[in-house]
Amino acid sequence: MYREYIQKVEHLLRDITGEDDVLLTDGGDHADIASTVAFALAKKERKNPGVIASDIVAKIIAHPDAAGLDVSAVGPYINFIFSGEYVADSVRAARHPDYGQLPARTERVILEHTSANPNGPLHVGHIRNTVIGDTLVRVFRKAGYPVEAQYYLNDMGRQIAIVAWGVKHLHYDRLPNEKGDEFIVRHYVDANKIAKEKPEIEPEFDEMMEKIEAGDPETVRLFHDSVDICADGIKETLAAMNVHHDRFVRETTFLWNGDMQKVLARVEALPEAQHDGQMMYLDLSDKGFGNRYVLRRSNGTSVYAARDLAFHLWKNSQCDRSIDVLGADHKLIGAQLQTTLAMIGERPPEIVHFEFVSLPEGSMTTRGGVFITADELLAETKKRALEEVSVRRPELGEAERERIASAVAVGAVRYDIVKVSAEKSTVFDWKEALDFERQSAPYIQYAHARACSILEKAKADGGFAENYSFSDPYETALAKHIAQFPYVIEKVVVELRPHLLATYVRDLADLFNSFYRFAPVLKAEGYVRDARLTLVDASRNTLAAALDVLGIEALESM
RNA sequence: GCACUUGUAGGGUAGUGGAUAUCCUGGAAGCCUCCGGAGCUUUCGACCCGGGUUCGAGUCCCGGCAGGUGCGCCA
Repeated sequence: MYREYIQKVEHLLRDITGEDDVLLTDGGDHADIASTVAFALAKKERKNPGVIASDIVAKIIAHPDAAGLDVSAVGPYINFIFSGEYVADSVRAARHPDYGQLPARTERVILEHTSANPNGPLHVGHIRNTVIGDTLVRVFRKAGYPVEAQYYLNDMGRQIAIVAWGVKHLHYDRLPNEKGDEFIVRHYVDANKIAKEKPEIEPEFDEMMEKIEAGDPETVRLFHDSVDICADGIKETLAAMNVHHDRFVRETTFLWNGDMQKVLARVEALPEAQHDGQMMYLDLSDKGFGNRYVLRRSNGTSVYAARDLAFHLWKNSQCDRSIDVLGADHKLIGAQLQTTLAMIGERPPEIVHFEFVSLPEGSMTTRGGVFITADELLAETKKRALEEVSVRRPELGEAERERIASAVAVGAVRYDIVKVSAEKSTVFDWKEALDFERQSAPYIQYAHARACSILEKAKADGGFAENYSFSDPYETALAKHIAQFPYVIEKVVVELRPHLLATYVRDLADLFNSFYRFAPVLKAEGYVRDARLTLVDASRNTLAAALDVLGIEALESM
């Protein structure tokens, strides 16, 4: 309903003022939506904005399309308050199981995220990518788009060569119950250590890279076996976080199927293409790039950037919108990729960048073995959650407490990450990560469980008849926020900023808790009880839908 | 050095050029004869600095200062 009403207000104001931009702004405490268009007109018409606002309000009231709107001018501000019918319709819509689902669209979306090198476990920096990416996947689906989530798997680069060298020479035994990514990273860290002590082995890495490039069967098997072992571990971690990729795409695909050579031929035809022996690069200084964008090495072998161009062309052939989630360290290479694709007349991907997560002592590196893994974070968080559940719900069986603790832990981790806007760099802090005493996923899950509990009691007590007559301010404030959920879904898709959803659902839980405190539900009588139960049901459904889009389980009891 | 990015109460964080700057944490004071206290209420406390644009700037522009990232024939 919210989106429809906003559009209605916009049309009315455009119609009356003739202005293209009618300057809508959030009404805050004053209104559901407000317009400051009178300021803009005041300048053009050289009249007092307060007078203009009053004139506009008079015209709106007389307009046949103004039904359901309470319009008033407060000084130069034009305030719109939506009617009781709007509230009723919104709450009715919010009880539908698919609430927030927007009409189906035909534009196919490929969303690539995580794509960490398979040289070790995902760490807390990687999962910022994962959480932002998976939330976007879920939001796009909610917004009606067909989406394919992809993981681009580096199966041939230098870092993988180091892993493969380690696997070939170190002969480590896999420990009992050791995950594949844990097993692989020991090789990677130690091989790096050895290379540092004995630089003379470096050429062996280069040799292995040349062999994989040439498709030497034994080398290919070694690389791919190592990558697969690690990727299996990564997939376990992703699954534990409620994250699923529809497709893992191997980087070697584009090297061996000829795609890379094809795109390089097109790039080479550009006037910006430069050569230095066999080496080929683009001079993008006219586009504001200071460095060389190297696309072929002097020994003739390929580079990541070239394979990436081919990968993106392939993605374009399968979709109408291609979105990448990348760390801020990829900003330059991402911009060069976009520029180059545009230069050869191809659609560049949309890129969502996020800033780094560091440790108090500095940045995380897989190579140096300095990182906190996602698995460790999840395990510690679950441990804390289990302590909490055991204190609060001693009557529950162990399996049930475990189940709740897992859902709380995954929720806490995902929410803590997604709630911060992507452009802020953050410092990981154990104390903060394990603190549920503040507003976080458990707080929101708790509001949902509470709503479920009220509905359960009402059901046992003979149920209720749906009723949409709301008058109490706590009821309308909650109902009006519920009404905005589909609008938020749309906004996240347009702005590619999933943290808006975290803010939305936190506010929703806040409003529900205030309503719960000041508007007794089960103790109320008659239609008031029915209306409040109806609203609790709409709240429950909206909280569940919002949590689902965030990849967080909406627990019915915790 | 150059480029990108961030700077909001003691700590963290939201904020589409518009009305009284959001929420958590922390400090102070309260709320279970009451639907689940992982809760609620009251209160203290902030827009890095200097210019500019504008009727109006936390928000836009320029210049500082401070943090992060990048500037590989790595990915």
